[in-house]
Amino acid sequence: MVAEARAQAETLERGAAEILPEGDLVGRLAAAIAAGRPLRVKAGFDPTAPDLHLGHTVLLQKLRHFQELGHQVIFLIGDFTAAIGDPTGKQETRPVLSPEQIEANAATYLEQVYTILDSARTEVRRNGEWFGVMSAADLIRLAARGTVARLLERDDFSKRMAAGRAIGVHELLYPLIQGYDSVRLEADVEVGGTDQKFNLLMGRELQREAGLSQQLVVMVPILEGLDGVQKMSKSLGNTIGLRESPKAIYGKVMSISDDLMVRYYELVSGVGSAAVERLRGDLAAGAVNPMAAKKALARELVGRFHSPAAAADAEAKFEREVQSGGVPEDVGVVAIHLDRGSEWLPGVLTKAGLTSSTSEAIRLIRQGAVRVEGERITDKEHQIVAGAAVLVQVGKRRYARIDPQT
RNA sequence: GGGGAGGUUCCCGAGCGGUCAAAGGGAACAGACUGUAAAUCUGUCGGCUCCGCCUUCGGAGGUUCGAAUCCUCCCCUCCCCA
Repeated sequence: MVAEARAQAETLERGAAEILPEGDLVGRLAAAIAAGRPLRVKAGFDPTAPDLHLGHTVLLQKLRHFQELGHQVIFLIGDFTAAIGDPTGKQETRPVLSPEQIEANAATYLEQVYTILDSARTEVRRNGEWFGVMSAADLIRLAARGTVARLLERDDFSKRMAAGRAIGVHELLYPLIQGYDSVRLEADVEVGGTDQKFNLLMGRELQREAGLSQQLVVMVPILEGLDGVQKMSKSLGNTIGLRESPKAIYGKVMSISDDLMVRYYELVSGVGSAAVERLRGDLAAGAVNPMAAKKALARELVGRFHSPAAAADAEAKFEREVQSGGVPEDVGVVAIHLDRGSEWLPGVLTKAGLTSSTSEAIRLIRQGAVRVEGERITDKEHQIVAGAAVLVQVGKRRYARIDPQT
């Protein structure tokens, strides 16, 4: 039984940044196995944006591991907390969402979550169940569990204090709210990002005060976004969304830096840690072409969220359209109306939606970014005459078949 | 309630009566290069049939030959004291 617990622990520790309290994992697993009672593993998600992205999958994979070992996952939708906004890592107070937005976001979450989690072993809960009906008196009682000094210890709060930025009272409450979720759910384990450490530990404190057994805290690393610096987050616009098209996902993966690619291999690919180390070495030694490695990663991810066939297709498109500079097969035809028999190119580009203004069009023409029927045009006075449709390209990626009519 | 700081072009952030469409950085876009939509380098980055003109600097007025820069009122944000 202990051997079984050790084996499980090994799987769970893989890819986890930190597990607290240290050394408790095996004991908890052994106890669960002995009692024939799976662990209740909680993870909370704030439905503040409608789409899950690659960053979320780091956490979801870890939950999946628990499920594969027979444990019960509690997927907590923070419908109540979304109205507050988790201050974690934020420089500024978050805008408050309307109930309608929150509901819509929550609905799309579940669809996406089951591409990774096993629905049979997932219990979905909402913290609005208890917070929605909590009285002001109860809330104040909960608030009394924390002290300001303690709450202000948090990194992001202290930084904001130092920078003279605002901290809303509601934000101060956030860790207590999240911790209380663990009390209500009687969680044995809570999984969260390393940036959640304070909140996760608060859950333990509140559980202890409530006379419950304290949850084990499992922290997973935070995935960097496409910029390679800041964490992947919808509000920063540096995400790869699970519901994006194969072409988009493939292209975004190919656009990340070589360094970031290795990080993604570590955190979101199914490749084992030994293989990642080997890749790192090979890249450093020049034994592997980074592009080839990146393609493999792109293929893997598109394959996971769509299908292997879609991945192959996306790769073929990428090779033709990007690497060979070929014309995409799905170029849309745009019919535009010419005021006279002919019109200058900047006007046409803007009418066709290829540029947002004639000024922009002129700039791009000057920079040699515009091609008509494959021929580079550098004269802004170039005229497009009514008649047969022409293929127009702006930059590397913008294409349209323009059909000029009078 | 009292005192103070501030709202600038996508973001951060200079400017503090003319030489400002407004420094610098980031993002983005483009070109070159390349092993890729990596990295690097260079350029562009309000609008306009665009070598000139027009509209921008929280909002509304005002003072000036002339304001993002000065004055008045209003809206919003932040800090400190109470």
